[in-house]
Amino acid sequence: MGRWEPNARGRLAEAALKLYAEQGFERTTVTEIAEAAGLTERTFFRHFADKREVLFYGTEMTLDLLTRTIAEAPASASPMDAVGAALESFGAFFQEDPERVRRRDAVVSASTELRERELVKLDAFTSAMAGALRERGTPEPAAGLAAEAGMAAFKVAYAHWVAAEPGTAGRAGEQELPRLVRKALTELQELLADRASV
Amino acid sequence: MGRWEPNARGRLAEAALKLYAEQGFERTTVTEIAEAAGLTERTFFRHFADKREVLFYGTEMTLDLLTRTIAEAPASASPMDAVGAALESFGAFFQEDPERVRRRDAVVSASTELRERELVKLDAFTSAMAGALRERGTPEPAAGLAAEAGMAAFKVAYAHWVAAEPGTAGRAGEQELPRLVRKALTELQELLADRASV
DNA sequence: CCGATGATGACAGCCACTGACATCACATGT
DNA sequence: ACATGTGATGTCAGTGGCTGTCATCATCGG
Repeated sequence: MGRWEPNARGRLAEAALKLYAEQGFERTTVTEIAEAAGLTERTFFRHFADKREVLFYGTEMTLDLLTRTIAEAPASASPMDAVGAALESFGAFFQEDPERVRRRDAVVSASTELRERELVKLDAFTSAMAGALRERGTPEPAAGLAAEAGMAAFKVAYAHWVAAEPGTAGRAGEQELPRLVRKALTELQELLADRASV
Repeated sequence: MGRWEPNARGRLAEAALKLYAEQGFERTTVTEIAEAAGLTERTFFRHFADKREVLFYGTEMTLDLLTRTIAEAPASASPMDAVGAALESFGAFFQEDPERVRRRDAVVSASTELRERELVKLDAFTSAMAGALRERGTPEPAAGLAAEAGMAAFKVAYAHWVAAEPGTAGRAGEQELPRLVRKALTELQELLADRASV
């Protein structure tokens, strides 16, 4: 297949993450990344749509995970339950390699441009979840609301997890992301229950 | 002050919106916008940080509105009530000129790059609301959750409003955005109450 | 051993964006 | 009226992201 070493895409992604972490996203040129991977700038753009996308490699898989989890939820599950299950799976996926997730998060958080891209990805996930809910019969205002609110809870849980994880990395029973997601949803439920205006 | 006609910034923003609407964001060059406003490309970049920012002129005012509304909410109001009040004000702001909002929304929705920027702005609003809640004593998981969930409801209400507004534009008692925001929050409350998993 | 296929390299070019410097309109003080 | 300062604008050169085009090379099937 390839010309030289295999897995050009992976090498590019690896080199990009490393360089972005070392010297920042803006101060890194695509040419640098390509050379670090033993390739040329042109080849970089054949594998990734732009300079940011290289950090969002494998997004489609995640999107599949979310929609499948919702589709496979028991018919008795409420919309929020289905969304909750999907987002807990999402959290478990992150939990698999906390080290890398945190490295990547530091890079993304440091750059406005990268945060933009991340938000668009999360928005795509939200839309996909809403679509999956509609397919199992949830009517329209509810589907969108459940997906958006679920993602809102996930964002809070994720932020907490990323900020607190450093020392207590990995051991069970402590503060795994799926558990935090579930907790966030419950707290959100209570917050809304305390709402006075009807 | 200025050299020629006054309000260079406003002219640039107007020309940009028009050109983006007519021929699309990507097929419009900054030089075109500047010439349409009787200025040069360099001057455009003195007024706006980049090609997208020209559509997000006046964002700081909105941010102020949100934080002030939360700060001025009665001490008895729950976090979700304060957020709800802020987002209803936000909706009322949009309602002032529905025509322009819809024009702008069509342009933004048509471009991924512009949607990216919009999501970042909304995220900044969310963070600001969370900060305002913290300042009035709401502890941390709750502040972030209330802000994120409120914005989630707003997004759904806004999407509905933008999609449905065309015919029934402007008359009272029909489907104003603030009312839709309140409705969305109530529906979200019910959705979460239906959650089975505790 | 050869031709097809797909990935890569090599150029040329557009456009977003920036730094540096010159220039012009306007306000102010004398 | 005139000089002068201030801020906005114009001009120019340059970097870097990104794309189209074509040549080239590695590998696979025959």
